[in-house]
Amino acid sequence: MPGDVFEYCDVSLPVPIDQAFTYRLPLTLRHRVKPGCRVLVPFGARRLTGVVLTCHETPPEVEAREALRLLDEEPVLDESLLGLARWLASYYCAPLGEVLRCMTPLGGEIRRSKVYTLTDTGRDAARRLTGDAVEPSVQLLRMLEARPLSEVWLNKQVPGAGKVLKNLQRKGFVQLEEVHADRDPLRASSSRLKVEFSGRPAEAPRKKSERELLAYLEMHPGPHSLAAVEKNVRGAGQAARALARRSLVLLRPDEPASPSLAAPARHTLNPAQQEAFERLKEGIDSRQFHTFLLQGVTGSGKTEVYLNAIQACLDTGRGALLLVPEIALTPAVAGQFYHRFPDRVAVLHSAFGDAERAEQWRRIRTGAASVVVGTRSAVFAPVRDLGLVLVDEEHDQSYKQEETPRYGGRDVAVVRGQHAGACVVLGSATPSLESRQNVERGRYTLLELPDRIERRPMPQVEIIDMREEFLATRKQAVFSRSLLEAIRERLSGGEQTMLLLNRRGFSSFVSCRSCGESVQCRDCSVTLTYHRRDRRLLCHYCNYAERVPTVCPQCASEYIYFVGLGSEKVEDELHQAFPTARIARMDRDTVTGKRRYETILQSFRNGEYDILVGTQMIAKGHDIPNVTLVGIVSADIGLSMPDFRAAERTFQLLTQAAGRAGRGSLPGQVLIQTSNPDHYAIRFAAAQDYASFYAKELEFRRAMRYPPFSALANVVIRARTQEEAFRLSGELSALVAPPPAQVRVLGPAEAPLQRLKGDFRYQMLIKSSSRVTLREVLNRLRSHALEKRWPATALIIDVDPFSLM
DNA sequence: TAGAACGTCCCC
DNA sequence: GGGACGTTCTAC
Repeated sequence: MPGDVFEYCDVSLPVPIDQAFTYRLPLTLRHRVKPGCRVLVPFGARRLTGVVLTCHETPPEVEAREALRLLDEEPVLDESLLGLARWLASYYCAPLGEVLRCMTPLGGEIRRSKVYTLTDTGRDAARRLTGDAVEPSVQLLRMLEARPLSEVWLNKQVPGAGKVLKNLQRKGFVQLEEVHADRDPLRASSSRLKVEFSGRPAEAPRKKSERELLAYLEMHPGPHSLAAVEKNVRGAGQAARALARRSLVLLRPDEPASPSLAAPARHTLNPAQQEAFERLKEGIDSRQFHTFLLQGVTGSGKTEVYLNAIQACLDTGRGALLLVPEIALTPAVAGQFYHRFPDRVAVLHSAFGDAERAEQWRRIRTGAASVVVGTRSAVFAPVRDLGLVLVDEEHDQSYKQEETPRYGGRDVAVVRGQHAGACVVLGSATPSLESRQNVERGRYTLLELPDRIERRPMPQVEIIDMREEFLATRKQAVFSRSLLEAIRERLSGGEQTMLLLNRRGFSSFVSCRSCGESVQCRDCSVTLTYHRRDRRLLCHYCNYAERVPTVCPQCASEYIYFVGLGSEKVEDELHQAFPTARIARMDRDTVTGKRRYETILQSFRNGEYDILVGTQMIAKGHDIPNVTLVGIVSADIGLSMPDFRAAERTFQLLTQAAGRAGRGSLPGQVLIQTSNPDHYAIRFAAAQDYASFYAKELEFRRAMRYPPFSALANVVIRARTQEEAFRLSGELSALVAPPPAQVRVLGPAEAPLQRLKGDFRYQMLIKSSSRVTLREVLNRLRSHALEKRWPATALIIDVDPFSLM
């Protein structure tokens, strides 16, 4: 097709410059490069991978350099995803290149694999080297003589290699290349490979181990885990890889293992579920963009509705995408989907390694997987012919990306659905005010599941006023008498308890009775939290740690004491109150890695523990039938946050946590300890009364012109010194004074966290009744920073911020 | 006086 | 973001 041959292409690169670069295409690439393909291009002294935006015939004003290599024969992003990328860049005021990098999971891989190669001079130098290779530079040149090696590898082999290599690079002996090595699937570990006999080979295998392996596979037909075969056949790993290269055996990555859980019982839908499902099915069958808000109380069986909707979507021949909060994507959850849609599910989790993610991505792109379950970034999964987008727990914080591009996964999901003509379903027991308001405005259709499945009762909730408790007992206790009593009952009855305290560590800070100072982080303006297990004071924002002081660092007084309460201390107090109880704790300190989380939950589910203590981690969607008591140790944490969403967040957390109780056949009880028993977020959460909370909170938002009554952006200015941050923020504020009619600007003022990781921070909050005007204002700020050549880190624009810290 | 350390300017 | 190139700092 001669019309498809272009000399130039515009490439978006992962650099914080909001600009595409034009490259000339060598003849061999001209007919192959299409928008959405990744190409390797020279950029300054480096080579970078970028995404082709357009192909054309217009030479740029500067001389165009030549593209080096085409990385995808088929576009990795189709027209619709490219459109989504453009929308994202403009809506969230982020450079397109960064957006695209975040949309292509392989993008992450490229930057990470830096490979050093010898230059011709380097090769000469290496050849002329004599003597022992103790000198690091000699050692490195020797190693590179054999073949190019990755930076990571070299650093591991030779201590301090980084600096030496930089030096060699400057002298022109080696060069650095950022490569996207197409991952060789055969290099995966044996446990993740399946090997199978491929028929009698025409060519005789050379090695003994190869012959043995072939014989073994011929005797045992069907695919085998390579790791298992290695146990029976010596050297099977190497042999299999060698034979696979000659196509003498089949070797392929294992499909992600389906957890060996019993197939979850498939419930027949109750009338409310059936009704909701039928409305969704109509939406799916209509093949038109439409958004539903599925509001179902905790335990109402939303997942079952999702599963049916996905099936209905597959029945129309299209694919489905389900987003879940980070913490909720456990093997058990994924397992449900594997069981229901065997071989068609791809799971995308941010905790997966590059190889695994790339493999899942490939399966999605080729259409092998048409159901995708994943966390935030899965919203970009290249699902073919997308017909359904589901966002579970749509109000969840983890949908917001807290680094550039600062997109909201839920909102992107809706826009993606719009681009694809898909049906979008947002599910929650406690919908965000924004989504619920969109129902009122007629943009979304509300579907409700007002009752728990199998007519299980909602848990019975009671508020305990800790001020009264103090007056009555004259003790500042962690647990009230009634909570202790309730736990005791569960222990003797063989039922389980969950205790939530939304703060980790032992005590929240260390204070001095003499001078009143508390110990602060070196780099952030927050108090350090005492973690008893590692006998350290820890910063929860930057992980800075220091030893516990014995005297006050300010005034050297010995009268220092520990104030406040964390999950670690709750566990400790519990052990004292119930010495024989089996207690597990789950928070960021005990949960390391994705496996650990599931293990703790699983052993709790198996009844190996009586009580599970934890932070908000334990509040999210788990179904543990034997839990009949949920205790909120302090509902007040979070309420005092300097954040307009503090009440909403507290309401959601309490409702979610309360919803953990009584999910089996036994009824549940919830006790909420608080010193603010009259606060509406706590009162309405206790009453499980979303409607009243919503009405009350909406009133506040309207009065204060907060979302959903305005479009909001948080502009943070960062600098090494306070003076600098102040000066820069002054420049920005001058740009918006006076603001346009629809816009209100708060600040600039010191950010709630004035210092973070060593930077001083100022912030401006911009509210606008018009999205368009908001974007204009933000773009004005951005171009100013660009013109004045501010460092890329100095200005952070957060559109639709979740947290104002 | 080299060579770190820091700032500034670009990158098709 | 991160090289390249220019300027200033500083240790011998």
